[in-house]
Parts: sequence; C-alpha cells; structure tokens
Amino acid sequence: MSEAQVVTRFAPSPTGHLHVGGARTALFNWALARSLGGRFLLRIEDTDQARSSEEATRGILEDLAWLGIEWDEGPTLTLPDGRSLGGDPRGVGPFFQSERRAGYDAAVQALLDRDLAYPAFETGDELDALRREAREQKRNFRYRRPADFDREAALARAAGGEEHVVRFRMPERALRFADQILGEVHFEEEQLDDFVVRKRDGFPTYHLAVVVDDEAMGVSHVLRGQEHLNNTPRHRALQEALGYREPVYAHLPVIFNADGSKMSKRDKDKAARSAVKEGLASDEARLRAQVGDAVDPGSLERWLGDKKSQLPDSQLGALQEALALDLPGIEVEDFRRGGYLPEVLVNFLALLGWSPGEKEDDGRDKERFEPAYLAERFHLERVGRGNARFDRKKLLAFNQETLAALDDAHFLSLWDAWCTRYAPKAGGRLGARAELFAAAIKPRSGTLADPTDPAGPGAFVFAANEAFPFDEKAVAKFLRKGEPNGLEQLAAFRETVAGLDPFAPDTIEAAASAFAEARGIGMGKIAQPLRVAVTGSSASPGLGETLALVGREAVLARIDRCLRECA
RNA sequence: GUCCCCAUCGUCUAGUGGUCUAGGACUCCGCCCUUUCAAGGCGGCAACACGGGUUCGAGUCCCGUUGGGGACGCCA
Repeated sequence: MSEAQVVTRFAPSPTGHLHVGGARTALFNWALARSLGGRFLLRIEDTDQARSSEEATRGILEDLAWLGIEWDEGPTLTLPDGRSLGGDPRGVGPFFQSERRAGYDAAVQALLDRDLAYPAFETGDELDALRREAREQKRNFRYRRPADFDREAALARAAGGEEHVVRFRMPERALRFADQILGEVHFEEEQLDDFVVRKRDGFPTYHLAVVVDDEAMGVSHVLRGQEHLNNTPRHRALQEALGYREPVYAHLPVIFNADGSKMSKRDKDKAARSAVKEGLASDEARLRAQVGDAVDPGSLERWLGDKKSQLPDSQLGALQEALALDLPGIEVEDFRRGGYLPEVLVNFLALLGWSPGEKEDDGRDKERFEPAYLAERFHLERVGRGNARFDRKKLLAFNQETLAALDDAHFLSLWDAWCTRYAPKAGGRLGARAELFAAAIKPRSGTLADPTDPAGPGAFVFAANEAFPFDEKAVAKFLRKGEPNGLEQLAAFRETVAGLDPFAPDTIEAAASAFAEARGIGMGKIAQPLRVAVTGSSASPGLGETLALVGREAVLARIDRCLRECA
C-alpha cells in the first residue's frame, strides 16, 4: 500500500440501528474517499461489551448498503444482487475491535514501558465521588497523576493481579491541531487530563483503539461528528507518544430536529410514550389489548414511569406496529419503512452540511443530484461549520418529486418491493389494475407508503364497498344541494355505468362528458357526485381513472349504497 | 460551572471586501390552469443576531456581547 493512499473510515459502535447523523458521517467519508480516489473502510467499534450486539452490527451494514454507501474493506455483506461488500484486500483486518485485542495490549505495554502510561486503582465509585465534589465546588475535575506517584509500587500492584485501569500521561502543555473544516483548534493544558486507555475489563477505551486502528489501517482522513472535537487532542497526544502518523482531521456539524433539539432515538420513545399514555387515559382496556405482548407489562410500566428510559429497538418497533404509531424518523430504517428512496435520503443528507456551490442552467442552485455526483464532486472545503436542522418537509418534497419523475413501471416495481417488506397484506391485490393504479396514485404520493395509507390517495381503491365513510360536507355540497341535486344525477348516470363497454378511463370520461352535455350541466355536476359516491370524498384522481380503478361492479355497488345512505 | 465550536429568510443554504436595493430550495400565502385532489405555471411574504473597530468601501476581515450547540465517562 502506498503512503499517499487516501483511506477514510466509518466506525460505528453496534448499539442500535444506524442513525441519520451516523449515516451522514458515513456518507461524507465515502464521498471523500471516492472523490479522492481512495478507499473507504468500515470498522465496528465493539469495545463496549455491555452494549454491543451482533444484531445491531448486521442492521447497520444493511442500512449502509441500502443507502448505497458501499465500503471497500470491512465486514463482509452479501447484497441482494449477489455482490459482496467488504473484505480485506490489504490485510489490515480484522474489522471488529473485539478481535484486535493484541494490538491494543501491545500499544498499552509500549506506553507503560516508557512511563507514558501508568496503572490507576481508583474504583468507579471513588471517581464519581471526586467528580461530585468538584462539581459542588464549581471546579472542573481533572485526573492527573499525583506528584508523589510511586511508579514501581503501582506496577507491582498491577502485576500482582490487583484490578486497575491504565491511564495515559497527557502531556502538560497546550495542544493544537488543524481541522480541515473548522481551522486551527487549540486546547489549554488545564483542560487536558490523564484519560483511561485500558479499562478494568482489559478492553481498550475508544481513544486508544481508534488511534491504534487508524494507524494500522492506514487511515489518512478522519471525518467525524463535532462531538469528537474535544477528543482530538487526546488522539493527537497518543499518536505522538506512539510515533504514529497524523491523519487529516475534519469535524462535521451536528444534525438537529426541526425544533432545534438534538436528534436522538429518545425522540421516538418520547412520542411513543405520550401516545401510550393518551391511549391509557381514553380507553385502557383497548390499549392494553392492542399492546398485547409487544412489550411485557413490567417493562411497560417502568418505561412509562421514567421519562429518560428507552425501550429496546425490537420492543419499540413492536409497539409501533401494534398501535400503528407515527413515530418521528430518526434512523435510516425509519425512512426506509416510511417509503423514502435511498438516493433521495442520500441527496438530502448530503445537503445537511455540504453544498455543491454550483448553479443549474436556469440559475437555480444545484441541489438535486445522484450519489455519483456527490462521489465525484465532494470537497471538504465546501462543508459548512454550522449545525443543521433536519427538515422532514423538504425531504418529503424531494421524495415526492423523485417518485413523480419515475416511469409507471419503475414506480410499480419499487412500490411492490416496499409492500413485500413492509405491507405484505396490501400488495398483490391489484392484478390487472396495477398499471392504472401506478399512473393515478404515483403523482399523488410523497412516499412509497402513501399508496397503501388508509388516509392516502389510493385508499378508495382498497376500501370495502359497504364500509368506507362518506364525508359529511361533501355529501351536503355535492349530493343534496341544487335542483336537481347530485343524488338525482347519480341515479340517472347509474344506467350509463351499467352499460359502458369497455369500462376504461377514457370511455368513462367521455360518457360523463356526454351525460353532462346532454343534460346541459357542467362536468362538475356529475363528476363530484360520482367521486363522493365512489370514494366517500370530493377529492380523487381523474374521474375516469377513479371509476376504472374501483371497477364497474364496485362502482355500481357504491352508487347504490350512496343513494341509499345519503338520501 | 469550565473548555471547545458555531452564527445569512421559519428551515437547508449561495455568497470568500465593491457586481448584495443579498440569490436558490423547502414551507406558507395568492393567482392561473381545472370535473375535485395532486402536479404544473406565475407571483408574494421572509434573513446578513447586536455593538465596536479595520478599510475609500464590510454579509464578507478583527475584537467584544448575546444566542445556539458540543464536550467534560473504566460510552463511542
């Protein structure tokens, strides 16, 4: 491998689904590597034994692959199309930190040998007490090796098997580094302390592992969230102590919710919790039944009682499903389930902190682009410094626009795939009407979930003839008002419907138009009553499409029902 | 509290000392089209946080204030 090779990495900890913030970090790392002709690698930071899980790892890999953020090196994943991602062509793996213990131990030993690190024996409780005390005295708690520290004795205690952590001796001087996005960043010596590099359980801390791995894997550019900015001096000091190369650093602004709060999975718990409480208050028995075994009663109580607690992903998901909750999208999977297209999410995420700085031919800013464009044009110089809010409305607008531009067949196949995964009961009921459905519903859909949404533009197609509700206002306005009123027009048009052949959009339109002309009425006088009778509301796709989608028999049944119930 | 970072329409942003009476997108509002809705077309509302400098000239440079965010773990 050449020294000049550009290598970027995304290094998530497998503690849950991929968050959109993490997805953006991964995306920018990927784009940076692609634009510079480098390699993008994926590493799993699973040094936290208590919180990491294999399930979460798999979920993250799948989320990334779905977005099209493909890694050149890292854990392997076989795609639906048979291709395989990851692998270890340069021989720098393994890519799970839990499997790289030897390297960390060697680094820690090297530091220990040169008195650049030392064993420390305080327990977590003792440190907590010290921190509390410092806080009460309104001063900062900094761990520094005492002046009278007895190195030999400490080493001997550690060698004797006494439980301890290893702390790195932070240089007693100010540190600075050049950030590619923020510029020069400096930290005063008083801010820095002797941080832990090896935990009591023998695992390295994040700081040690990330530095050792980045060096071993030849990572040239570290692009990560701004929450890591304060960690950088630690990493720089460690690199100097270990004689490592210095990577290029760049820290990305944070992503927020529309209301300015930090985007967090807690938002979902919060929304779910208030929905459950509401349900409990209005009809407890019904809610309990709905929740069923999605969440066991004990956990549910605890979760309801503690505003800060979170339900495990699987339980929250089950709850969402059981109650048909509309939770705020936080994770990539939420948007996939919500019917967003991966390239649209990528486009939108890219705009959160990056902009092409280019105009379209009509003078508008370039902001709609494909992932390939990003891979080619991405530059660190064009990454912004301010935090960005996640505007779901704009994302939805992008998605709708993209869906509308799809040809009907393509839309249909994407919608089919979405149904297979998220709404198996809804798909496959259309048969020969599928193409007509796509043509009518596509331009009215913001997401792939809209066609099957009970309140969506396609709901009338799936409605049961005898069960859907009639909109009161529409009934009053279009069926009961006027002389003759809509009901009378409907009754008269019923004959036309019964005799129409073929029963297709254009013949229906023509028949309705002829009917209106023959009676000397406006098209609206027959179209609107028909809409209300057939869909329950006054808004639907074109009249011909609407009736054809419902089908002759159902249209007749619905007209009859309407005549009966709305008179 | 301490340290670090940030600051253009409600939101995402363009803007790198004069071409800025600040441009685009989303949202919102109006009009047109029209058998409804959606789409589309046209138009509108709306911002350089504040105060000092530097300069012939500041959205653009410097300082301060205010506001926002992040970090302060044997989490990552």
